[in-house]
Amino acid sequence: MKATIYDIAKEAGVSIATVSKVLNGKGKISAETSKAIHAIMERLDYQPSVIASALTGKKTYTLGLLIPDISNPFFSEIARAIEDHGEQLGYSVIMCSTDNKDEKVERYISLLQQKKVDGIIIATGIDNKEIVEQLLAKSIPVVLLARDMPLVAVNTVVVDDYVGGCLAASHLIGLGHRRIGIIGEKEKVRSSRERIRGFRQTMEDHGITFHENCLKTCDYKVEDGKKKALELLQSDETPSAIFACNDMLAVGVLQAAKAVGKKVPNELSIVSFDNTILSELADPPLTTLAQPMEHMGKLAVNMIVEELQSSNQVKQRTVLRPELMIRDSTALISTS
Amino acid sequence: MKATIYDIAKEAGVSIATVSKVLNGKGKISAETSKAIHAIMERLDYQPSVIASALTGKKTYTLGLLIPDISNPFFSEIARAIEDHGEQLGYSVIMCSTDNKDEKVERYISLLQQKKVDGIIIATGIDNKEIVEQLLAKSIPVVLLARDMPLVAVNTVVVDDYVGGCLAASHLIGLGHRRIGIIGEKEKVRSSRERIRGFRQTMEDHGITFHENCLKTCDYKVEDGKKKALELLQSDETPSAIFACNDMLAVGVLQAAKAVGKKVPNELSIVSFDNTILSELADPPLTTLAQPMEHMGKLAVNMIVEELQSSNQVKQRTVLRPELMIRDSTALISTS
DNA sequence: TTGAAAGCGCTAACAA
DNA sequence: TTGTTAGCGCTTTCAA
Repeated sequence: MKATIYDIAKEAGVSIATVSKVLNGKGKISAETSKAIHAIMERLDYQPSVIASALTGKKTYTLGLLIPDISNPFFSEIARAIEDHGEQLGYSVIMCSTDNKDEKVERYISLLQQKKVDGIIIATGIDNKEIVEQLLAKSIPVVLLARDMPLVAVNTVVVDDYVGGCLAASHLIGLGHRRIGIIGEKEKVRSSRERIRGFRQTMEDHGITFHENCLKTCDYKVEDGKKKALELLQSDETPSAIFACNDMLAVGVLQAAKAVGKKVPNELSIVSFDNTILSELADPPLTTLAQPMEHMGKLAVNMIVEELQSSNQVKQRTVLRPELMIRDSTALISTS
Repeated sequence: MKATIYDIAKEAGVSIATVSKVLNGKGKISAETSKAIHAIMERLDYQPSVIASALTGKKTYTLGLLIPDISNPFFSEIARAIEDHGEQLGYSVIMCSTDNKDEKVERYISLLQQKKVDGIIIATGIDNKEIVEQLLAKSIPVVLLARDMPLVAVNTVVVDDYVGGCLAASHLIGLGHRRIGIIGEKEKVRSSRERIRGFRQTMEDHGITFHENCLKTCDYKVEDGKKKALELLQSDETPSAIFACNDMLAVGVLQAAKAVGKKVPNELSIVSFDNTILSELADPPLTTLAQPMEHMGKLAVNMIVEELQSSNQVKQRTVLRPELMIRDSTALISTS
C-alpha cells in the first residue's frame, strides 16, 4: 500500500498533525523533527494525497480548459502555453474539447465542478452567456481566453481583433491593393466580426469602397476557406488580395489559388490571422497577424491563480495587441 | 454553499446511506424513495463530489496523458481521440507535455499519482524504462501508445512501423525510384528506427543497394528535416525520392525541395509518415503512411478501463497496420 | 513545539 | 428497504 500520513507519523513517533505541519510548512516545528520527518517521507516515498487534502477544503490544483478542439493548432498551442505555465505554478490541466457546442460545454462544466477544479479557462465559443454567469455566481474562478462577453463581469484575455483587422488592411492597402476579399467566420463569432469591422473601417478611411459581395463567411475549417475563396476567385471582378480571418481559412485560400492557377503572392496576396504553425509551414509562408499565444495562456493562468489567492478581486480585461508578421504571401500589386 | 449528500438526505428525510445508494444505483431502494430523492437532487442542483467519493476508495475518473508536446499535430490529434473516447466512458484527461525529457516525465508521473488518476497513457519517449516499471509495480494501469518497450510487460498500442517502412519503400520502388534518401529521427527513437529498417529491408529485397550516406537522422522538427533534406539534395548523387519518417520532417523536405528549385513530385517524390493534418495541408499534399490515430486513442482508453475493471488482466500488445495514403507528393520517376 | 480530535463528503459493511 | 457507523487521508482549531 501507499504510505499515508499515518505511516509517516508512526515511523517518526509523532502525531499526524505534526507531519501535516511540516508538509505544509506551517506552525512551529523544531528543525530536527522537521528534518527527521522529511527523511522518512523520502524513504517511504511518501506522496501526499491531493484528494484528501482537497476534501479538507484545500485546492485540487487542477484547472479546466475549455476549447473547441485540441487538435486545432491554434488551440493546441494555447493549451501548451497554459499547461506549461500552470505546471510551473503547481496546477495541472484537464482538457475539454467542446466543438463549440453549448451542450458539451455544459456537460464538461458540470464534470469539472464535480471534480472541484480550482478554476476554468474558457477559450471556446458559448452561445448562452448564462452558462458563464452561473459559474460566476458560484464564485468559481473563470477567465475567458480569446473570447469576449463584454456584458458579463468576467476576467478576460483577448487580442485586439479590431486593430488586427486594421493592420491587415493597412498592410494590403500599402501594397497597392484596392479590390480585396474577406473570408471570415460566421457572423456570430465575435472575434471574426471585429477583425472584419477593423478591416472595412480602414478601407473606408482610405476612401476605398468595399463591395459587399467580396465578404464571405463560413465555418472555420480549411475546406470552408477554400470553397469561399474559390467563389471569390471565380467571380467577375476577382480581388487582388484576400484577408482570411484565421490560418486554417488562409490555407484554404492558398489551396483555392492553386486550384485556379493563381500565383501567391504575385497574382494574389493573402493576409491571415493567428500565426499558428500552419502559417509558417504553408507554401508560401503566410503573412499573418500574430496572436501572442504563449503570453495569452500565461496571463489566463495568472488571472485564475490571483483570483484564487485574493478572493474578491476586481475583474479585469486584458487586451493584447496582435502583431503583423510579414512573410511571403503578400506583395505589391502587380501592375500588369 | 454547494449541496452535499447530507442536504439531500435531510431534505428527503432519509439517511445519507439511502441517498448514496440511489446515487450509485446500488442496494434495494423503493421506487418512490428513489424518485423523490432524484427530484430533490435535481432541485438543489446537487453535484456529487468526485473528490469525496475517490477518497472512499473509488475511482477519480481521471486519466493522465503523457505526450511530448500537445502542440505537435500528431499528438494533439491523438489527444483528441483519447479525450473523446474517455469522455464517453466518464473519464477526463489531464494533459502532460514532457518534451521527451525523463525529468519532466517523472515530475508529471509523481503529480498524477498524488492526484490518484485511474490510469496513465504514455505516448512520450522515455529513456529509463524503470520509470514505467515502477508504475507497473504499484499496479497503476498503464498503456504505452505509439511507443514500445518490448521488454516490459505493459499494455501497448502501436502501429507496425516496420511494415510502414516496407510499404513506403514498395510504393517508391514501384514508381521506379532507385536512389532514395531517408530522413528519420535519432537512432534512439525506436519507431523511426523500425520504419527505416523496414524501408531498407524492402530495398534489399528488390536488389537495390542502399547507400549509407543517403540516411540522415535528426530531431523531429520541420527545420531539422529541411536541413537534412538540403544535405541530400545538394550532394553529388541526389536521390529521386525521400522517405521522411514523420509529417513534420516531410514538410521540411518540401521546403528544402522548394529552396533548391526541385519540383515535387516530378523531380522529387516524398513519402511521409503519420497522416496528420499537415500532410493534407502541405503543398502538394503528401503521400503518407496513415496511423489510425483515432482508433489508437480509443484502444488505449479501452485498455486502461478494462484493466481497471478486471484487475489482474493479461498484458496485451496491439499492433495496428499503417495504411498508405497516396496523395500528390509521389510520382513515377522522370526518365529525362 | 506538539498532539487530540473534529470534520471534509462520501462508501460500504452491518444492523435493524 | 432503510439507517448507523466506521473509515478514506488530510487540515485545522484548540489544548497541552
